[in-house]
This record gives sequence, structure tokens and C-alpha cells, in this order.
Amino acid sequence: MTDETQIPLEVNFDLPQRAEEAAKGAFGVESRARLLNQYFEQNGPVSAENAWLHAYRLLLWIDRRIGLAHCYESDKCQPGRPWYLRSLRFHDWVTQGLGATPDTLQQQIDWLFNQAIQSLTAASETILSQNLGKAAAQRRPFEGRSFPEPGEDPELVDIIVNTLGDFLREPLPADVRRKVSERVTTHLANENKRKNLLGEGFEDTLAQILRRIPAVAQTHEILVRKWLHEIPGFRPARKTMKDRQVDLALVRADGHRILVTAKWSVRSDREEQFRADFADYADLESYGQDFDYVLVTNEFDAARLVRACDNRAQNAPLFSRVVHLNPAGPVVAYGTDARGQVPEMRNRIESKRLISLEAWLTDLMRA
DNA sequence: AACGAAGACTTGTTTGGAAG
DNA sequence: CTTCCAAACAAGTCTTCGTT
Repeated sequence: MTDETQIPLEVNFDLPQRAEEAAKGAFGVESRARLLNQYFEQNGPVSAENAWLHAYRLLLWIDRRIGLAHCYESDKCQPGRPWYLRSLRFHDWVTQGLGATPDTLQQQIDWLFNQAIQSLTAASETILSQNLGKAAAQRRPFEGRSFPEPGEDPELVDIIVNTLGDFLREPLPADVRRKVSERVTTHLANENKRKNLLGEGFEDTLAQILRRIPAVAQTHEILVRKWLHEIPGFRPARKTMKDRQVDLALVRADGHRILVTAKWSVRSDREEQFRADFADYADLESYGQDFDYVLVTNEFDAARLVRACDNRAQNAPLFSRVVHLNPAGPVVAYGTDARGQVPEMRNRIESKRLISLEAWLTDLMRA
């Protein structure tokens, strides 16, 4: 059960040869594995203490609308609204943790997404030039009727031109207008892709962290996105049931199983999912032995965190552990605020019901 | 082998209402 | 006015599966 055997070796770590392949799987499992390996080779060892910093370097991003590290829904983060102050506090705190300055934090974080976007951009430019001939043929029947060029957004360019006003010496040539429009549109469109990387990217990041802490890797088998029945001691789903994939699972040397659900953030509809998943897990358990069900998250909302802690299945807490990348983050963000569920959240942290990634990893290392 | 449609799945955003 | 809750929507990617 060494570290080496747990890294998926079937994955091809070479750079894809053709541009289309690169574009196709830019966020896919192979790209992520390659990038994560690259990151951890360059950025040194992982420990229980620095794991949360690695996770933030890899996955945390700047909310461009406010220029601050993202910790809550963007509409509630707008200047003047409560979460703007909290975002400022979080930004300050995470900046210190990462040894950056408030204005250079951006360069320290969001590594995974930046890398993926870079290869995507390179690939799509190649594809674009490859398709130029085809596109010309497709446009031929419409020639001479001044159809808009692809990638052209006149309104957008007008906004830019009008804003620049007198600073612009001369009118922009058509090809420059198109280039500007294309670049900006792509930039904005890219932001929408982040969520696609964040979901499985978070799972992979956690798996890598677990595998790169020797004391954890030596005593646990670490499984990522396996079907439930692939995990020791669980039966295949019955015909009428849906097959369930488990985000992350740890099987301790003594056979004890820890099923992990990794959610960067939590929403009410996903809470239902927790309960449904667990009901199936419990139903299909075949060893007649207890297993742990752990939530790992970066949610910042006090009410949602408290609810995750208090969620019950039958007669016991739903989650054996509720793990936050670093609960100090939400605590700092809320400051002295005592409204709503904030005091309750502090209680859960105080009572070790809501624990840090560091504490969880330390615990696993002792197993 | 390549292609394409359909479906699964992720997280973030928007909207609206109720409660405190 | 803020907080909390719920639901629908958005915007992608990846996988699967049938067809060509």
C-alpha cells in the first residue's frame, strides 16, 4: 500500500500530441493528474499543517468582480453588502497564510485552473487556425453580404472604445476590433469553466494530499470516484437502485472504511444528496461493520456548516466528521459578528465537531 | 475509428419568499 | 435590513452508447 501504487498509473502523463486532444481533455482526469503531479513535484512536501495551503494554491480563485479571494456567492459580496467586508477579511487572512500581499495573491492561487486554461487556449488557437479553411468554405455562400465575422461583438468593443475616449489616438481597425472582442469574450467565457474543474479537481487534490503524506498513505488505501461496490464490504446496487460513485474512500489497513464526500461548497439541494447517498451506503454495507462518512468542504456559510454538523441519519449524526479546509477562514470572515448561526458555528468548532483538514489528517496519520 | 446525441454531474448564479 | 431556505437555471465537461 505504498504511495507509488496508488497513483493511477494507467493515466498517460505525456502531453497530448494533437491540439484537439489537449482541448478535449483540458479539465479531464488525465490532465488533472498530470498537472497535480507537476505541482506537487515543484512545490515540496505535503504535511498535515500545510495541506490547506496547497489546496488553496491549487483551487482558490479571485472573484473578479470584487478583486478578492472568493468565499461566498458573488451577489452578496458586492461592496456595501455584508459579505464584502467578510471577503476583505478572508482575503487578508489567506494572503498572510500564503505569504503574499493583498495585490499579489492572485499570482499565488488558482494554479490548477490557470494551467488548464493555458493549455486550452493554446489548443483552441491551433484548432481555430486549422479550421480557418473550412470556415471560409462555409461562409462562401454568404459572401459579399457583410455578415458579422466570428468572434465579433460590436457592443463590447464600443464600450471599450468609448471608455478609452480621448486616450485612443485613432479609430481601431476592423481586425483589431475583432481581436479585442475575441480576447475579452474568451476571457469571460473561461471563468464559466471553473466549476467544471472545481468538482473533481477538489477530489483529486484531496486524494493527492492524502497520498503524499506518507503516514496516511502507508496505512490507507486511497480510492477516488470508485463505484460503491468496488469498495471492500459493499454490495452492488440492486436493479431498482442507482449505482453510486463515492468521491473519495479510505480503507485502513485493519479494514476500517471511510467514505468521503468532497464538496467545495454546499447547497440545500446537495444536502438531500448526502442523505440519499448515505442511506444507500448503509443499505449495501455487507461486512456488518461500521464505516465513517466524512464531509470535506470549503463552505463559508455558518448556517450551512452548522446544518452539516447537525444533520442526522436515523439515530446518529449523518457525518462522522465534518472537515473544513480551515475553519479559521469562516471565523475570521465573520469577525465579531454574532448574528444568525454564527455563534453556533463557533460552538461546533469549539467542540471539535467541525474540524480542520489539518486535524483530520493528523488523526489519520495516527491510525 | 470517428462522430454525435443524450444523459450525468459539477458548482455558481439568480430569483423569490419567509422569518427574525 | 439581514439571514435563511428553496428551487430553477446556467454553463460547462465527461461518459456512454449507438450509428456511420
